[in-house]
Amino acid sequence: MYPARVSSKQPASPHDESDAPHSLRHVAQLAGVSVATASRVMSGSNHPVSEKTRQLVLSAADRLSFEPNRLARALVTARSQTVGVIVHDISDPHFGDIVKGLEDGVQAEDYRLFVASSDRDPEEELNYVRAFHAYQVDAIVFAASSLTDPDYADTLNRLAARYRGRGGVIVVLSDHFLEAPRVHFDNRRATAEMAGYLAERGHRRIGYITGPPELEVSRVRLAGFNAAVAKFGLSAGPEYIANGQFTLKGGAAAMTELLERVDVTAVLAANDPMAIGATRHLVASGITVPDDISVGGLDDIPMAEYGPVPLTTMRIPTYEIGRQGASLLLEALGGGDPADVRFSGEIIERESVATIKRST
Amino acid sequence: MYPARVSSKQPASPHDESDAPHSLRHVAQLAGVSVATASRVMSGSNHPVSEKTRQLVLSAADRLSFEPNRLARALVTARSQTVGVIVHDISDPHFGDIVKGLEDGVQAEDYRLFVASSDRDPEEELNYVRAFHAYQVDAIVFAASSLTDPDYADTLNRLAARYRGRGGVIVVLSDHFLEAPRVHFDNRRATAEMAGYLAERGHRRIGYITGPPELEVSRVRLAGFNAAVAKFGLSAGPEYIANGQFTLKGGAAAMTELLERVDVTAVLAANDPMAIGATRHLVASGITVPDDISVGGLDDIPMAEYGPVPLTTMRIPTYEIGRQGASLLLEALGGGDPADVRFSGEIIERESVATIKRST
DNA sequence: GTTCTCTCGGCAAACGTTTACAAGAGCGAG
DNA sequence: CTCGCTCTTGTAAACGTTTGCCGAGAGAAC
Repeated sequence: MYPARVSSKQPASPHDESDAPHSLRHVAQLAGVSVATASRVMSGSNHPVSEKTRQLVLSAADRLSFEPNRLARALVTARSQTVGVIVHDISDPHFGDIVKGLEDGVQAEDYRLFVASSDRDPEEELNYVRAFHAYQVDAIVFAASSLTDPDYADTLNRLAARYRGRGGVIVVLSDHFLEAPRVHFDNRRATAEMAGYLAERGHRRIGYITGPPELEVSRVRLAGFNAAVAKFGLSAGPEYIANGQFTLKGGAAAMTELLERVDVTAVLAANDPMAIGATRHLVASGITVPDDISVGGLDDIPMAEYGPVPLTTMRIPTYEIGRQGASLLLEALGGGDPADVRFSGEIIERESVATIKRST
Repeated sequence: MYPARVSSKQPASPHDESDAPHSLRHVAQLAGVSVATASRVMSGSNHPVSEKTRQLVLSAADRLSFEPNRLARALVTARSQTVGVIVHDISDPHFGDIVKGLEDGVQAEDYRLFVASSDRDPEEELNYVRAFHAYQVDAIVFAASSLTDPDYADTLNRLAARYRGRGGVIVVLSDHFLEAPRVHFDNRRATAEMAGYLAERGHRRIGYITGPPELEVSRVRLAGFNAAVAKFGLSAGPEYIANGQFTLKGGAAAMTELLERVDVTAVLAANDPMAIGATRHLVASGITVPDDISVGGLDDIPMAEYGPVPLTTMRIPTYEIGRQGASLLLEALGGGDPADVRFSGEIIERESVATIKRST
């Protein structure tokens, strides 16, 4: 930034203005007080300062439009007032919503957010954790579900321990193996419920579009689906399961695959984008939704209502999850031991699911 | 974090391990070298260090799983290796994409991102700028268009000058009054082209759904639309313009308004979510798109292809914009004077626009 | 007039790094 | 044997804050 050093240690005239722009020292000088006093008024310390000097300092700070250096402050207080958030992909609105909730939640306490997209790469994710530690963030939030990579788990556990040893707080907002204050959405149950919803409407041959297998959330949701299959005695078998990326395209691709393999009356997708992609593929193929095939989703993203066919899906309160995550984190930082919070889903009935008439 | 101070200034035995967890000092001690030497190897300084000591330090650091404190480093080097990004709303995929591009772009140079949603509140936005300054970010990126609030402009200009005085770099990725390295997408032209596209297909009575008037981008896109109206001699008048939030719902609402006021053969929306919302409202009202009314969008979000009717729209390379923003910023930080980069749109023809047959 | 208490202000150390400068070791040249 | 290099290491100051401790001054109580 500015000439990194003042090097020349000339005796320096008593009212030397020539060096680094605006530090507390300049404010103090201008106000005619010591740096300590200036600090006390600027930082809102509870050490008493007379009203007169307070005003002096305040106006000096204003004249110089002084902005205290938070890095320096963080160094001495061991509090940076920052939190690091790890998501899979910040361009995915699901995570955008969570981050928004977090942001709104920590705002009042004057925290700032680092955000990092791991892109589901274990190595990336670990690097971000290290970086957050290095930047002394007060808390790390795992908004992304954990990855099913064994080395990753080991290393992450070690990093987490080290970070906590330093006083750091960890919060998880998803299916994650880390032991930490948690806002929990029961993905297994939600998926089972959604499949059950389909079953109760007479569907017996239900296809399932699952997400990338290396994601914990994929595994958990699939387990939920399988539970429902067992419970309702639905037609089963690997041919009923198709893999896809958690995207619109991924859903469309998985749908074509499913269509070739098996004759279903309904399809459940592990998230809404895939459900919408699947729906598009269906209607583009001349199959009408829901009359020929019903489709159900999971998440209730804003677009769910605006797809090719308004989607019946399960609402997951993403924004609220972020918001609650912020509360947990704040409480933990305040020295508390916050209780986990649990959310449950709610089925939003729209137009993509039909009740089946008699027999197959 | 940990007991904030070591207070008791006991003579301290030479191999005292008892204080703050792991700092360079501990590494140095364990390796049997000075802090300076340890610093040199950890920071990759180009000051020579013998291979033997280097290994000593490295293994000590490893044993302690030492992570250098970036805050302390930033304090002395006056480089924090962070950049602050200001968006309107991080849960909006448009901005999510940009942020993703930025993230990918600065990754290689080891920068971390602060992100902040202004929610279009001028006061909020200014506060974030101040905060970024306070955190000594090396660069601030304005991904959001500026707000049309006069006080805001004044203050922001002042803040920007101060921040730059300190050595900070500013980059803008949108329609913004700040003079700064810029990646520019010509929104005016894009909108005019899109309207022209409709006009060339025989539409003469075209409605326009505009965004929140306090956003610069709304103003600019509207200007583009008006230019096309003039150029092609289209039916004009305030009744052809409806206001909406930049959302799905906003688009639907504006569409109902438009429908009550005026008889159009086509509608252009200032962004895709509004276009999709409008389309949904249309088809839900029994109006077929595009046969009865055509609709065009702007942005080409991933969902554009997956709405009620695949949307004909103009592609704006959001991710690329973020990516280029990163390049600009890096170049500026390296002391360069980067040239602005310009992007232009490309019309993506899908199914929401029909050519009009003869007469009105 | 003395002592005690209370309020307010300053001095200086500390946080964990980087880096200018100096200094010691080793060695070849003279 | 001495001088002057080069290579490597260490010493200490500095970055911009916060804060423990001390002390000066002003009343208050006697």
